[in-house]
Amino acid sequence: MVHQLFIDDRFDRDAAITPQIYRILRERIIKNNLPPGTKLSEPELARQYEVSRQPIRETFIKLAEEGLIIVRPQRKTLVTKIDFKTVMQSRFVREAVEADIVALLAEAGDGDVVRELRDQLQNQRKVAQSSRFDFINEDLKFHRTLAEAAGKEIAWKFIESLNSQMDRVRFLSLGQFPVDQLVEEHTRVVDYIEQQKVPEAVAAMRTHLQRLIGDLPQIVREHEDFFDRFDPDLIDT
Amino acid sequence: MVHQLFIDDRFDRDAAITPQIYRILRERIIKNNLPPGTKLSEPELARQYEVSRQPIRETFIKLAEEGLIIVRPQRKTLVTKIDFKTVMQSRFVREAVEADIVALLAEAGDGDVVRELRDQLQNQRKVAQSSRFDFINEDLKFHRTLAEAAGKEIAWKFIESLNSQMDRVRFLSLGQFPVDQLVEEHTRVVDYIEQQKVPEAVAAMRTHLQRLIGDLPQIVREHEDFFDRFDPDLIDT
DNA sequence: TCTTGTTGACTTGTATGGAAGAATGCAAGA
DNA sequence: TCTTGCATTCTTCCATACAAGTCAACAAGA
Repeated sequence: MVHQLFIDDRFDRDAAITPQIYRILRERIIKNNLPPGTKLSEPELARQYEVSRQPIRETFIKLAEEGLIIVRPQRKTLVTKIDFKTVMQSRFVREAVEADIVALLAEAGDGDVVRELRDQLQNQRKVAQSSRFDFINEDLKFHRTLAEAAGKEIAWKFIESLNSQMDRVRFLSLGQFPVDQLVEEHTRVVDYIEQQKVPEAVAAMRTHLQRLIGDLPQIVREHEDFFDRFDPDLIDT
Repeated sequence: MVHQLFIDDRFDRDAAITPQIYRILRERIIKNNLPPGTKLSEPELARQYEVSRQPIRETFIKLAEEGLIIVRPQRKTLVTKIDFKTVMQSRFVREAVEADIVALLAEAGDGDVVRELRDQLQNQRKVAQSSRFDFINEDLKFHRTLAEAAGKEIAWKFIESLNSQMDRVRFLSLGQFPVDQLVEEHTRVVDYIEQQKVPEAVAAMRTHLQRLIGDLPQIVREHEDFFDRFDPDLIDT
């Protein structure tokens, strides 16, 4: 099953080339247009995009640091499989951090923040009916807003950087997750923040983030080739 | 005040060059041998280490991603100042994650883990008297051991990766922090883990990690040129 | 049949040349 | 004195050539 999500692979010859190549290749990997195991070759991609090897090579360095590809010197360069342990522990880190963020917000109970969040909830309910793709973006926005409201923009950037593996899963499972329930959970988090019920708000957020991996075993079963080191015992922690 | 910590800048001409250049430059920046604002030039460093510009350039890419240098195209490349907000929020992330790790350990109350940790505490008390440099390494080991015991090695690698900024502070303040008190705090964390007192263990760890920035205002005062965006109001959160 | 050695076609790593943007100094002119 | 324009000299960015490791196919020999 190939996901034909739109991938923007045009680029501007006058602007800096490397960042554009990076954006394109990263997007192709995360959206599974380049599935795990795909061999990437510097000269091959250079021909394909009509640039020299250098920008491709610099892109490889960045993608390798992100864990999206693995460069084996003098051998070859491959798109990595989605590492199951990495996905699980990314989720663990994210839960820990977002729990503390929500705790801060619930202690403060800032009315302006709550109003902004309620607006977003409205939007989420609207797009939930139409486009799941749009919903992903709304969801990202919701969590980012929480972090920013707590004054943790930089911390949130960290979290985003370790989400590339989780994003790959997300695009695999596009259309499987229970959108309405997620909106419901978001709503409860906002409610508790407004009522300044700290432990309840934290618990609601933790529950919400644990759901992210609820369907994981099924997703893995449907796309076994995409995953590495799958171990059902690791699910709970 | 220049810290004359040993920096190993030898390298093996037969092994791959780029990783060695990366290690050397990264170490020089973190140990403040290349202070913030230092201009780095590809051809200059290439001459200095007798390699071509290419490995230097690839190293620049990695250091820039880590936030240790900033590359301004066609202008110049500089060692960044220590970003105060980044340090604060790195600490915030670290506290959130380590709190959850300790919670897991305290719930489990694994005797083998406790024994290993007690051995390390002995070591910490020993080196506390002699070398503060060795103590830093023991401290790193202690926290890493906690993460690994909870089965969160990958999460810990992530934490380490965002520690580069905090490490720079650490090397600035080398010799200022109250070693005995830190060992004392470690001990309390281990005690609570053994007794399976979850909230107490978590609280002890949070207190311990908040101390990391206790001296920060003073360190900033003593090394103003090394810091950016210092704001005392950000200390508490 | 199996093993071994050679060859050649890949791969990424490194070196180097030149292009283009940006900063600096200085001279010419108002 | 101040401004403007130009030449010089930096910088990083991109292209390309070569070096060296690896692998696969295949032929020669036991």
